[in-house]
Amino acid sequence: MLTVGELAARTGVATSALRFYEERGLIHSTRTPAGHRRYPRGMTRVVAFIVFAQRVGLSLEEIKMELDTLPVGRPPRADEWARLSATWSERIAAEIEALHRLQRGLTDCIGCGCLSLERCHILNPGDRMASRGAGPRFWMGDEPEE
Amino acid sequence: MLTVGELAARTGVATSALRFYEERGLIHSTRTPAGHRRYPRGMTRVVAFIVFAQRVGLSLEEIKMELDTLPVGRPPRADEWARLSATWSERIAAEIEALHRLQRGLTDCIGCGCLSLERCHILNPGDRMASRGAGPRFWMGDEPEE
DNA sequence: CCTTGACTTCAAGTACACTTGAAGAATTAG
DNA sequence: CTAATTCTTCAAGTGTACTTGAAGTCAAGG
Repeated sequence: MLTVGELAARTGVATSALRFYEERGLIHSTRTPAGHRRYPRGMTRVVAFIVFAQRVGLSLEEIKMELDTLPVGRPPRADEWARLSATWSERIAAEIEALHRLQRGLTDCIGCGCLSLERCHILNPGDRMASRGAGPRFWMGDEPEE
Repeated sequence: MLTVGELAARTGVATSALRFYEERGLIHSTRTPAGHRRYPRGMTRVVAFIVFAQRVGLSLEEIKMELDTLPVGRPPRADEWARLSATWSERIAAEIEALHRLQRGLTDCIGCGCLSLERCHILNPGDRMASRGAGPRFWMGDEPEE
């Protein structure tokens, strides 16, 4: 069993962050009679999962939802971890694709030197923006409604 | 000349955001005798630049520093815009590369099912983490000191 | 002229992911 | 045994990028 300080030392995640994760229900601890946290050694894996998932771009809320699908009481098996991270690959691929699109758009815009909201087809995919009232700056990622 | 509402309509950026940008010194306006903001039409281009730069991952502070290198009083030329966005391409490329590394690491970790902070060479690039006190979770992007 | 809508400032609120500090209890090293 | 370290909770603060609301002013249409 690890104390919060030891878990922090092994994961590189601050004790304050670990307590925060516990408060948000991402990790759980047993307590000593004095109320000190004790973590099973497998908890390092959970923390690693959290950090990795954040790196992929998930919010703590999303990570919690994924972790909640894990069995309680028993350490997760390798295939269960794999199931959780399966969607990450797609997510990363999508992000890479978005960056490629941005890259292409950037080259185009440097090439034409426009950077004009009215004319640039990169910044202005629908060739007409700010039409419908609600959505601000949908060329930051939102689709312009097809 | 455009009012703040017109600029918002043309850019898709909320008036509150435009005022916020002005407060932070990213954009500037002249005022009518009554104190209402008036923007030259080229301001849409500046706002587009800001949104684009944010999309690339720059903070408003960084964007301001880039915009501060532009000449005042005269609308920037195409080559000046191009100069500003020149570094973006590298930045995007670096981000894509990081995601590719993450992707590879993810595949490896699913393959070996480890996700262990002590053994995984993806999460633990230096094969020894949490060594030096200061840096928490340096496998989220920090380098493990070479 | 009068109402409606757009504009003004300023303070405070929001969301995310934590960190910091205070006050005190428990554990560990010497 | 004592001093230093680590732990506890809880409240409040941090940074980024805004948004929202209040209270009031200005401009345009009928």
